[in-house]
Amino acid sequence: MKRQDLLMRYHAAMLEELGPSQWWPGQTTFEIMLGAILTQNTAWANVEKAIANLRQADLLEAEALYALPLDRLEELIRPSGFFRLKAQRIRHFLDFLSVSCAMDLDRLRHEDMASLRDRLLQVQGIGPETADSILLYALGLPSFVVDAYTKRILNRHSLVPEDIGYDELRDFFMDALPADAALFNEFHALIVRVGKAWCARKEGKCPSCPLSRFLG
DNA sequence: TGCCAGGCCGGGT
DNA sequence: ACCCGGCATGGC
Repeated sequence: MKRQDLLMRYHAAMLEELGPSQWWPGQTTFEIMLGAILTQNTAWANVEKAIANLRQADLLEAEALYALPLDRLEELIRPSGFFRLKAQRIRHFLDFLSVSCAMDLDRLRHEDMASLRDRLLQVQGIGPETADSILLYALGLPSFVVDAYTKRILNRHSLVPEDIGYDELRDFFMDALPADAALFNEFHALIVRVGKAWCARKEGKCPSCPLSRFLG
């Protein structure tokens, strides 16, 4: 079977099982960008507490947050874990926004995606998954997001080797699928939902995974 | 209790 | 080019 057909079958099977996702949780471009950093190796419920603190302080806006002292930022995002690290990463990202678009985030949507991704990856604390989450979920650009669940699920279906790297796995999708931000958005969201529900353990198999049922 | 969470960095081989 | 410890809180 062609890889595109196989992947579209996966997408259809997950959509049938779970329904559409309406990702990412977050109302504004900037809130989604912050969430992408705050959720690094962290449960989303903890991220929500941090974002609630920022919202209460009326700091979910780039210029306002940039004016906040680092120690205040640390305290507000403490519930999200790794809070000293993440406060620094947010500052570095705000430096980037200040230089690259003067906090006018919508300007980023019109840049060349590949070069914007390269520049995001140069920011300390922004790795490939965070960069792709910002591009896709905050800016609506067609950059496929892969994560630990993506690798785990595809590996358990013997579609990719266990030691596949991030960019290889991203290319596995992007070389086969049309560059469609809505498709990429829903596809990654469904993978995370399937992963949480049926493939949560790092070791072992997940025989009750609905993909097995749909795909035989 | 231990394991896990929508990673990334820096230092050591 | 890999490998690994560190980073921290909260839920189950």
